[in-house]
Amino acid sequence: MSQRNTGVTVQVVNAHACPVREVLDRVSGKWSVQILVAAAHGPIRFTELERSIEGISRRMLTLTLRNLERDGLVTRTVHPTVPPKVEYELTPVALELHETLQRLTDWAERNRVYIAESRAAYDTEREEPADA
Amino acid sequence: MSQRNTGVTVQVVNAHACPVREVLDRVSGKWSVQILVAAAHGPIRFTELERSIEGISRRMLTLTLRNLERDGLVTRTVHPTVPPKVEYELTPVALELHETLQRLTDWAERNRVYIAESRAAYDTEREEPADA
DNA sequence: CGGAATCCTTGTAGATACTG
DNA sequence: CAGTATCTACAAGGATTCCG
Repeated sequence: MSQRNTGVTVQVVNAHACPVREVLDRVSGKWSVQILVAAAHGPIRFTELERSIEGISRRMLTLTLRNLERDGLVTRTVHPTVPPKVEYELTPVALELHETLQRLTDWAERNRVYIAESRAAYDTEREEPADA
Repeated sequence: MSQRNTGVTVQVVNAHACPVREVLDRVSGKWSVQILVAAAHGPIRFTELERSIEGISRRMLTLTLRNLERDGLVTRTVHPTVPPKVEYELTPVALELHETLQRLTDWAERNRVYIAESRAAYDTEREEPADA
C-alpha cells in the first residue's frame, strides 16, 4: 500500500475484490455486528451502547462507530446540551444489513448443535489416537 | 484447546456467546468464506483451491480447511494414489451457509456504491478542513 | 501433491490516562 | 458524557522450508 497511513487503514481495494470479501471486511472485527444489533431498535446513546455490549472498551466502541459512520451505516447526532448527548442510529442500508445478518443467525441457531458435535468428534479423534 | 499451538487457534467460544457472534466467529478470518464459495460448485482439490483463491498462502489454506473440517462444514477425502489427491467438498450444512452468505453478497452489491460514496464524503470532510 | 513446522510482520484490540 | 491519545499484547496471517 503506497498510500499514506492516516490511521484508518485505507488500503486500495483489490481490483478483483469479490463482493463477498467486501461485505465481510465491513462486518469483520469483533464489534461491528454487535453494534448493529444494539442500535437496531432505534437511536441509542454512546454510553448505552457501551453498557449494552458488555465487554467492549471505550476505544473500540469509538473506532467501530467511526467506521460504521464512515460507511454510511450509522448516523451520529450531537445534541449540544450539557452534558453532551450523542445518539447513534442505523441508516436504512444498515437496517437491511441487519435483517440479512439475522438470516445468518438463524443458520447458526439451527446448526449450532451439529457444529458442536462435529468439533467434539474431530477433537476426540485427534487427541486420543492412542486410546484403546 | 489442549492441543499445541500451531499458529491459528480457535479459542473456546464464551459461554454467553450470542448466536450472532458464534456464526461470525466461524466465518471470520480472511479465507473461510472464499473457500466456501470456491468449493460450492462441487468437490475441489487442494491445489485447485490454492489457485482459485489467489492470494492465499499454503499455510492459511491448510489451516482454514482444517477448521472448516472440524466444524463439519467440509469433508476431506484422500485418494491413496500417487501423486496423492485430496478432495474437499462442502457438507449440506455448509451449502446452507453458502446460500445465506449469498444474501449478504446481494446486499453488498446493491449498496456498494452507496458505501463507497459515504466513505469518500466522510474522508473528504476530514482531510481538507483547512482547504481554502 | 498435500501438508506440517518454524519464524516474523502486522492488524486488532485491551488498559490506562487525559480532555472538551 | 463522549470522546482522544498512547502504549502494549496477542493472535492472524505471510514467507519459507522440510517431509510423506
